[in-house]
Amino acid sequence: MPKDLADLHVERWRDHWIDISFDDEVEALTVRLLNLARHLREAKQTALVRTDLQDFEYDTLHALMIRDTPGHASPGALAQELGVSNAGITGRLDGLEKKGWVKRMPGADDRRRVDVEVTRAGATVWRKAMSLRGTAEDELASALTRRELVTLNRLLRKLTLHAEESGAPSA
Amino acid sequence: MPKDLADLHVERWRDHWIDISFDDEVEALTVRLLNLARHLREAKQTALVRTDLQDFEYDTLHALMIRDTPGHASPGALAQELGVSNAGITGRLDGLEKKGWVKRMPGADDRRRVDVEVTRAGATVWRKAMSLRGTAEDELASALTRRELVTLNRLLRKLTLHAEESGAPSA
DNA sequence: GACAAACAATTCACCAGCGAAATACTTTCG
DNA sequence: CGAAAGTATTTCGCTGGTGAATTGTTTGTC
Repeated sequence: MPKDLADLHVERWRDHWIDISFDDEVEALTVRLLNLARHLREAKQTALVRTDLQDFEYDTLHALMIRDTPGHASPGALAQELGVSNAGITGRLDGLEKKGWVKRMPGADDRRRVDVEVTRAGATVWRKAMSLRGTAEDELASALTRRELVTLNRLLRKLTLHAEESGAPSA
Repeated sequence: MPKDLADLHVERWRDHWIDISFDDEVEALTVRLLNLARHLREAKQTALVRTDLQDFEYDTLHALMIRDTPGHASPGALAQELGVSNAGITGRLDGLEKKGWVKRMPGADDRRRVDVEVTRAGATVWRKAMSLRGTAEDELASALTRRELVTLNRLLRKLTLHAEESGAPSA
């Protein structure tokens, strides 16, 4: 089995910093998780170049579409799900609205609220972008056999459940 | 085995978007990888609150310390390893230099270059921050048995190697 | 030896995001 | 009823990051 960057990282670590003892497996795990996440982000970004969407615009539309009430949400809920501040969402929605991909409607019953709604154009561009993103992910996953993929997911689920007990949500 | 957020994500997905067919396992995998990476970043950030370092300052110092030539680097090399632009590095180094954690020395032989060098204070604060970060990672990894951890790393390595063939480096 | 191309780092103008304050409503309670 | 407390969103000032020039320094090449 050839070495990846995380292996090299750990080896180099040991060479130079023998006085600081870390668990190699744990260190390698975090390096790999971080690197893979970065890879996914970059792959997505590359895929999105073919659309009219910027990275954060896709994320926002995506969060809006995959909710329990697809295509409808309050700014606050989106902010929480996307892990950005309320102020940040306002900015993103300004941009999306200007491009005609979402509309802001005043809340019917409670007029403090705002209902964000995708437009037809918004839904269309989202679908296109999503399928491009999908192929990038499939490409990565193709490195594993089906059995390996299932095993990997099982282990990651265990890790995720542990992490979720203390920290941060969102899908 | 209880469900994690990725399971819920996939279920909800299927309910609402039956016309768009994605591979459930692949979708869950990417959601989990992204969520775990986010968890690690947040855990690190939480840990760093106890130091004088901001997140990106720690990253920069870290990249500077774990190189083959610990404590010495050119701005350009750091930029590449950290995945930020050259302009971005200049800004980070300005901040670190002002706080006295790194020094910029004019390149001896080639005066286009600049040699960035950690100071004693910089190395000290880095070590402190690093040990805090380490405990956060250990905590996460403690969710798995040793055997599981090794298996997970094996599968992730396979994935990483596949990803590295096209895309982005850095440790 | 001089002038163009290549390079490394920095400066510049701009952008997305943040935290805190402001705004605009609604609810609660005296 | 009306004042105070609460909630949802937006505005404001600032910060870290980016890509496109800019500056200063090599390195050809003729």
